[in-house]
Amino acid sequence: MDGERTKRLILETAVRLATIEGLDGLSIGKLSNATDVSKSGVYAHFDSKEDLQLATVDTARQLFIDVVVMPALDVHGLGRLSALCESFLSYVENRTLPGGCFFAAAAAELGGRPGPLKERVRANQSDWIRLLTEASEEAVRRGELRADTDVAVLVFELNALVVSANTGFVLHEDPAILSRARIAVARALAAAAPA
Amino acid sequence: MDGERTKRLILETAVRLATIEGLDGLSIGKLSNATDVSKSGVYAHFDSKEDLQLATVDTARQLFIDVVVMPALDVHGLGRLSALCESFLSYVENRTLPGGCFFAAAAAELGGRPGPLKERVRANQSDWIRLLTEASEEAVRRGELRADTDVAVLVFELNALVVSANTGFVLHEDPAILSRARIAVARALAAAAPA
DNA sequence: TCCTAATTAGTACGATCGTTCGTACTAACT
DNA sequence: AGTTAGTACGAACGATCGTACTAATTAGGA
Repeated sequence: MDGERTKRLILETAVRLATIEGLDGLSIGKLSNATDVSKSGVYAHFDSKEDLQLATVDTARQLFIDVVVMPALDVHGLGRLSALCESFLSYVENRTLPGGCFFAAAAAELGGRPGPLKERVRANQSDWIRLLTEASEEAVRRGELRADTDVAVLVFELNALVVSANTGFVLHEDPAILSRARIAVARALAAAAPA
Repeated sequence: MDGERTKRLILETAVRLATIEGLDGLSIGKLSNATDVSKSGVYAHFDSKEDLQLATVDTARQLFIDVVVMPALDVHGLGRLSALCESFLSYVENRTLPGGCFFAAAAAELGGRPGPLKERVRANQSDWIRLLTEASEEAVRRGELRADTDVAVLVFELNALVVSANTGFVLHEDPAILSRARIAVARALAAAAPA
């Protein structure tokens, strides 16, 4: 009953902390300080640090779905595709998380480190790519994008643009980067528009 | 001087290690193990861990210049622009470093962490962006790209594509990602070609 | 060849890491 | 009222962290 609220507090703090310290740099002690829960009180909710990290990824996934994915689901096809990109860029611009997109940071951190943690992050990244892919395919079916569109390349392009906007914005704190990203996204979509 | 050779060994190992453990996850103990130099032997070459990290960034910079930048400098304008992208992608594809591009990892890791280390990484990233920008501007002057090309957006696009290819390739170990990146780079350049 | 300086090894420190334990306190159910 | 489950606590563990010393080794110039 009450434990569930504490656990949520811990995990939400963990998500925020992990975007600046990294999923590995996140330590039980720092989490204890940031939440005013004792070190053992933090640890009591998880079997191991890896368990905590996995739970943190799941929490970040839910946040991502809430603020990026859901708002774009009430439109379809090309509209959804561009809405997904835009809500991602807003999610970065609004500083929803202090270190920018959780999964962008996690993917870069865990890239070369095999294990269940990398697998979970990769699964989430694949879901995101699949979401973009399905929206693109529907846009093609609807005739909003050219029939000969190379969907895999288009999705790669769009994802690259928004993720790179995240990294650049966090590193340089320059909002001009988000403008460039928006222009580039619009151009990528326009380039695939039917004649 | 034998010390200089040991120092180089340490730093080259540090660059390799940092691409998988992160610049912060890199510890003196692990470096000692990986180099068969005693812990204090490692530490003797640096004033502090931060000093070691800064020197590691500088070493990675030199590597990047050697394998990515230099090979592209004997062509000019559009040729140089596309050569820079291609040598970056090769540098990723050849697994020059086990965790992919050093600076892509470092930028993601240090994004939200102010300090001299972040500043040094940002400076290197800015140099890379400037290199792409100058090549683009020359391509415009030469008439190889349209006169109304938005260079800042084009450079943002190209950088996003190659960096995202790095992250994706390291995360998924799927060479198809590099193919998509090459197609996307070619298209971005083609889109800016004169009528 | 001896001296001196540069280079590496050895050892130890306080702090923090992940983890385990025993123990209170609280709320619910019997 | 007594038992049980849930919840959080403080203390302590071995290991490793960055860092600071001193001692041994090595190398180069006289």
